[in-house]
Amino acid sequence: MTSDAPAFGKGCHLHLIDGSAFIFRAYHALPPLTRKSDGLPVGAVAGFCNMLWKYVTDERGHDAPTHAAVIFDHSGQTFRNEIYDLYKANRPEPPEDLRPQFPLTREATRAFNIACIEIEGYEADDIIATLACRAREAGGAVTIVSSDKDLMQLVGNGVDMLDPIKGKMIGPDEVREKFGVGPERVVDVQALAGDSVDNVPGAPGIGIKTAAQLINDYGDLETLLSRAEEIKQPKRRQTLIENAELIRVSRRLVQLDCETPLDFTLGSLEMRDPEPEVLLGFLAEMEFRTLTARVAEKLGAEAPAVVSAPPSEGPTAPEQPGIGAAGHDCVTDQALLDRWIAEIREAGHVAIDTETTSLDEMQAELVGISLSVAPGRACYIPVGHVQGEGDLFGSGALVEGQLGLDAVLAALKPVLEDLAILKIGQNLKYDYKILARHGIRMAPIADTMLMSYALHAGIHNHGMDELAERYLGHRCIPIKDLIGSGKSQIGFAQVAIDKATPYAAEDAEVTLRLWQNFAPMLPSEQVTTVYETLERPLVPVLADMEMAGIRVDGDVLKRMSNVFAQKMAGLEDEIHELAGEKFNVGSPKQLGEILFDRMGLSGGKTGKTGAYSTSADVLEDLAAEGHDLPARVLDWRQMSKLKSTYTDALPTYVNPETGRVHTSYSIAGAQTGRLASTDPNLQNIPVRTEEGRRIREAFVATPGHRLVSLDYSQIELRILAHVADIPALKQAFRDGIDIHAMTASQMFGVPVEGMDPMIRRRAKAINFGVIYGISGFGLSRNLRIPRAEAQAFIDTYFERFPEIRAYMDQTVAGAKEDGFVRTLFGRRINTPGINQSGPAAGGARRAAINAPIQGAAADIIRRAMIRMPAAIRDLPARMLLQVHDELVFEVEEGAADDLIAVARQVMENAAEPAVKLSVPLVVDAGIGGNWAEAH
DNA sequence: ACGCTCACG
DNA sequence: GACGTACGTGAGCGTA
Repeated sequence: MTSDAPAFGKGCHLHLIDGSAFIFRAYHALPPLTRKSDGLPVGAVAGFCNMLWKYVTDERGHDAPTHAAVIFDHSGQTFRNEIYDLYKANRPEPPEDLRPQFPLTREATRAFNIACIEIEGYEADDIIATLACRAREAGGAVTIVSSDKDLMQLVGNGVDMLDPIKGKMIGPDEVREKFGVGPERVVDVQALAGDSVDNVPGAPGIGIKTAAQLINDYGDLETLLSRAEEIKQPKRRQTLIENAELIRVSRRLVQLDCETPLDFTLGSLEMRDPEPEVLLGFLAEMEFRTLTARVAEKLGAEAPAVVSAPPSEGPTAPEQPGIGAAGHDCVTDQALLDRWIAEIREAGHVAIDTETTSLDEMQAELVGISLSVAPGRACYIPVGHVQGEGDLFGSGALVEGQLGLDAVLAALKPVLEDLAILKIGQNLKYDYKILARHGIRMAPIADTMLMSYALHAGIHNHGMDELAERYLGHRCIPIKDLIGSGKSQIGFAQVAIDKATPYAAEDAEVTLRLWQNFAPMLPSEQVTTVYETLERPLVPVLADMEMAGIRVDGDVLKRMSNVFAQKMAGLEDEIHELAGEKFNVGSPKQLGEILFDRMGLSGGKTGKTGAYSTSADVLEDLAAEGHDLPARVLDWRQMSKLKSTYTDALPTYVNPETGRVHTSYSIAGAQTGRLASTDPNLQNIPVRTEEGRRIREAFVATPGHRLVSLDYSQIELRILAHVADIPALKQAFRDGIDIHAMTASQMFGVPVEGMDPMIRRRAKAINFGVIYGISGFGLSRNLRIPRAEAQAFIDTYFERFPEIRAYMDQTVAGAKEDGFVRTLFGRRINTPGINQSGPAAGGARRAAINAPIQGAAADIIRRAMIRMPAAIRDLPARMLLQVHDELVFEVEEGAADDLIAVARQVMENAAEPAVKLSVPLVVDAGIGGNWAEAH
């Protein structure tokens, strides 16, 4: 044998990929996709390519393959049919739309520059067996990428398996777990147990369990068969004696053949990088836009244009347009609108986007609606454009020729509420609220922003412009081109209709295309459940909460604001006097110069800008040294913060129509699954200081109602106890004892009774530190104790609760291996920075440790929120706010206790049935006329 | 537009 | 042995 490739031998690592398994997996995981241009079914090819791409870009450490091949089954009879003519006889024909994809997967493999192997008359399993044996003999290592149990007989002596779906290594232990015997006896067990999938007969009435027991008792199959008379159970004895020959045939069927003739050397399987032109050419030809773009980015090559050629039938066959290239309908007459509605009904789905006068959904007026049903098919329906651009006084009159808003909504309502028609949006909560204010509640819905969030949290943000650029290679028309920016900005209603049409229709079409892109990725990335149970159902729930809003008493805030202003003025005088000069107390720069340059206090500069840090930390240290000025500044800052951010700003958010404040929750904002609240942020209303907490007195119940607050007690620590499996912590939660006191007691060996509050405080800080990825430095700063002391605490802690360190190490290792971590509920949080080096590494590491815990808590309250509307349906109550571990309700006086009972039940059981926690979830509740009382 | 500071869980 | 560090957010202000 001659070959250019170097010989295969010691130090080499051969990966053998079970191609057929990949294909079937891809086929069943994905909806039936077809190539745009000619309708060729390509779903399985797409999935296959995605898996292959994921596989080749998967960064492995020392396990990285030096050689690789993808092995396929060759159609037709094999030697096993000669042994047993019914072998695989009950296997159904592959589906019609899968068959044309088989040759394409071979082509794909070659495009990836990976050896593609199939041999007539031999099954892939035999080829894999032969290659594994040869490689093992040559002294190399082998990994079989497959989860096929028939291959497990090959495991051991340098051969292992990788389950590509679960990402799990399969070694002798896993084989033993599955078959009850070691790899070398697997064929014996299979021969006895048979296999209905391959139609291997085996012994009737004997399954894997019994087979393993028998083999373990007698050593091997031949011994068993020859001593079958000794078997005690009469039925079993008879079966084995009667079917001895069938069992021997079965054994020959399951025994893989290590003697497949090969016409190539192992050395020739050496890994090669793909040729960018070849691979990109193939992917573009298949019209896989996303993957083409992704591969091009990774290979640093330019992505070839993915143009879907027109269907060849049809007389004119216009070229398939890029986004917007075909032009978009501007719908200004009823007949055209009706045609669009018919088209939507035919498609069964529609992407929708609304254009309005404001980003505030509670005040926004509809200006237009855009729709799209397919690439190249999008329209814009203007309904609220007014005279204006250039018209200084803007007569405010509607531009003529538009359909009436009411008529358009009346026509669309049946479609938008039709449960058979999917409404697709990008950040659909916005459009949902706009339409809800007009009496239309869209269902069912899909949201491309949330799809992206489920798939790509941690990698990038999920705004439409960014998604269009990344996944469609398309740059959206900037809104600035229409409305301008800064002072001369105009409202969307003032934009000319002919300018608005391409912009608005583009948004709908981009959304539709993103949906087509993401929908098949959800199953292949295993985030379908997350999207379907934690993201999508939250949209109407949050929309209702936001529309409900919460009543805020502006007068209370006004009075507080005056008090703060007076206190600030007094403090400012004092500060100026202490400084010996007047300066802007609110300027950190000026303050720094006063403190450190003029007064000569000790304190360092920070990195980037070279400015002095005047953060509360620093000022507190200075104040502790006995300096009055920093102490006064701290007081001033507290007042200033409360005044500007809360007492002054909140009243400006009160909606004049409802008299309430309507926050907006972003579902896809935080990396971990938490919500974020904006405009205004109602998740950071003060509570920690007495003065701050009084701001909550301004959040009041409607007359005749009460506010009810329910919050999870220690939910993150409970999740930690569960996921890290810490017996001491779990028991403490089960017993309902003070968790921080327990920690202190265990660490310092002091009784819980009569514990020094200082000791408990330290334990508490450590407990929280653990959730954040603790460090001696951080703890020492938090507790203001020497670093060595903090480190000693941490050491003691890990000694006492060793499971926590194991959990942390495991989490980080998983993140490094997979590039993501998952919560208990399957939420995927990508950790692209985890393999960085340098200072950033520590941050990425801590984020990876924290994400599954914070994320699981977020998942749990999401589950509770999604179930809540149905649970409280018969109560005179509304859910108003979510603050990470707290839900705030408004309820008619008299029904508060009922509400608490129901809501508590929902919250405490929110993890189930998906996850059965080994610790109880506990919810505390409060009732009051305002939020301060209720909390 | 960006960094600093500080409010929350 | 040194490095730099708690996790996740949003808003208002000063400065460039």
